[in-house]
Amino acid sequence: MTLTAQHRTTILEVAREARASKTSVSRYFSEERKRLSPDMQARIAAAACHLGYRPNQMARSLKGGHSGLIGMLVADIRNPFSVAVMHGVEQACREHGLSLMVCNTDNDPAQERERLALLATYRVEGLVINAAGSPDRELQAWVEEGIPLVLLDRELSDVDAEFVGLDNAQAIDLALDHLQAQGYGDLLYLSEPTDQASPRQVRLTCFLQGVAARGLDGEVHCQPLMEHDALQRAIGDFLARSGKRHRALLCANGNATLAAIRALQTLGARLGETGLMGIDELDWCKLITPGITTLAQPTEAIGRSAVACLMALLSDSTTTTLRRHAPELIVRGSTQCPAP
Amino acid sequence: MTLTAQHRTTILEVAREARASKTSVSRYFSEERKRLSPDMQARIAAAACHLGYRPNQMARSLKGGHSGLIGMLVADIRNPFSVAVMHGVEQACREHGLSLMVCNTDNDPAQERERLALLATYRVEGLVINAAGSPDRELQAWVEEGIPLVLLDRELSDVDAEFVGLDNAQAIDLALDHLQAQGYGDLLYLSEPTDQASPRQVRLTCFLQGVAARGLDGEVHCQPLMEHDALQRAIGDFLARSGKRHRALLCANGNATLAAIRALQTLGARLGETGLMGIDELDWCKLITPGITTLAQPTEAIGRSAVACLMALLSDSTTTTLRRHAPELIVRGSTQCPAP
DNA sequence: TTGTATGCGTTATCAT
DNA sequence: ATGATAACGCATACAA
Repeated sequence: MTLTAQHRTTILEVAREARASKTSVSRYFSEERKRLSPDMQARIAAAACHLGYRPNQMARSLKGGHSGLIGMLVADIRNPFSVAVMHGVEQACREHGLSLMVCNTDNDPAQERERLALLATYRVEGLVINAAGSPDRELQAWVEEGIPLVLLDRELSDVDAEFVGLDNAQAIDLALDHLQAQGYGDLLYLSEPTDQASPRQVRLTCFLQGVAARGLDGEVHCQPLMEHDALQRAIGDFLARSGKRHRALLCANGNATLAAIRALQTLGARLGETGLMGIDELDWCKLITPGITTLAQPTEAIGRSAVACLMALLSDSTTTTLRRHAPELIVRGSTQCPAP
Repeated sequence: MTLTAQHRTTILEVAREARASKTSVSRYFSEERKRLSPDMQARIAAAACHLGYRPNQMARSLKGGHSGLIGMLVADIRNPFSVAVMHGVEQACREHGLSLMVCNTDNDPAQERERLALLATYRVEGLVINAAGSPDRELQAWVEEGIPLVLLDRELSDVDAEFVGLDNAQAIDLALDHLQAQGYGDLLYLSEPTDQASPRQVRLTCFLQGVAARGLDGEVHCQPLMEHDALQRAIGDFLARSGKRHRALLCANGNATLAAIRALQTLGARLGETGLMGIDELDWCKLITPGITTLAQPTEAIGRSAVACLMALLSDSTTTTLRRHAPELIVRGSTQCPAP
């Protein structure tokens, strides 16, 4: 039995069939096509089409140092927020004639380092990083080689690169304003531990400051969401304690919102009477009766913005693009206080 | 102002610094490392580390025809099911020392063709395809070039490639068995139009056959889910019509389930009294009171299986891997018939 | 154990 | 307008 042929036609074969030189064929597939005579163009087109020729990108990039590749590191590909941003990144790349190589790190710094090395291996021309750990050292090396970096959603202190993401300070302000306006005065902030992940730190800090500035009561629960019992106890205590101000939960992200709802359901709390609000808009937020009030991140815009930033760095242009994006407040029943 | 250096160290520079030949350095980074003397290994290691050397994968693949790349076409990257499968694919690839290049097609056949051409350009060694349209012609070309293909979730009639995905027939059987056992006898099947996407066709057909075989009443609504009014009317009619058997909805996928819940909520139907069951398990299924009964697809396993299939084709081995995976029934309150 | 030489498919430089 | 030729960075057959 014959084995696989594995043969892709090369520029040379096209040249032969078109009675032309390699150079001409190469020109045909580059910006210099117009320099070729109509007759030659026709012959090459015919031959290339007939043989199903596609320029070998590997050879191309070897020669010119142009891989046409943008790398992207995603901390958790199963997070819908990350996917939505990635979608924006991919679209923008396509519009710029670039391809995207996505690497998931599953929030593991070791994998992150590995994937970073891998992307280096493929000579990506730019990097969009949703960091899992703190690969500052590795990234600084990229910077020094002159490869543009953009930090997505999570900032890194020790690396000299642009940041693109949500305006977290504005988000928390918006949330607090809304909750206060709806009549809630006693707030519990729910977040995963803030180690490493910078937006969590920023949001938490802003919450504490904002609460103080507004004269609200504010409390914080920062534990892994996996520990369902601890979460439930914390929420239970919060709801049970004395105080005459209306109580509300503010969730730092989609996962926290999900966990909070589970806990509230088990506790038999009524949404609205107990306020609930979360950062990140998800499919099901409108399904849970009476609807969950959220702050939606402009995910597509953030993704596109990251690429715009990269392109600006690549072309050494000075055009500056929006880096901290405003969230959109989506009001639903979960912050409808019965007696404001 | 100085511009970016953009210089990555090459094998030659390492060779010089290590007082060795290119060949030795090359060997050091291949399977032949053991053939080098300890002293030489040490020198190369030092030099490579010092210079931050990484073999250029582009050059490598140009030489050996080994790109180390697997391509994946995803019809809708924003579908959590697709992402979960992709996660499995990526993991498996990594374990085999391969990298994954993912291309989203947004369910657009034109983009699909484009991305396919792009992947060809990067000389991917295998292809995992979650088809948007019917790129049979293009794919057959790949087959003839001896590049292994695996069809994911959606089958294509005219292309000679393996299929990996859910065992749809079994899934529908399981669903019908469960609904019948719970006491539901009048069923409405909810699906998006079955054009192109093969699993929809298979599921629909199996539903009709299964209903007939079991002596159940079965009805079908196959419209775009966007048309919320039509859907609501259809469900409303279904619930309002006479008949003494208990009624249940069976949803062909996660999106259909989502749409069904919205409609049922608007209609004021009580879940359980009106049965509801869906294919695809999602985060929020346990949150909607009293919980949605689902058939979970073994997404990770499907993804890994696709790569296993690819590897088998690549190594010309005859080991056969599981291609049609069984779903897992997750019983919740939405199929708890009050009076069976 | 180590090194030399050649070629992978392409583009850039220099011709004609 | 077109072509010959030399790199690009690496792996391999062959030589020592």
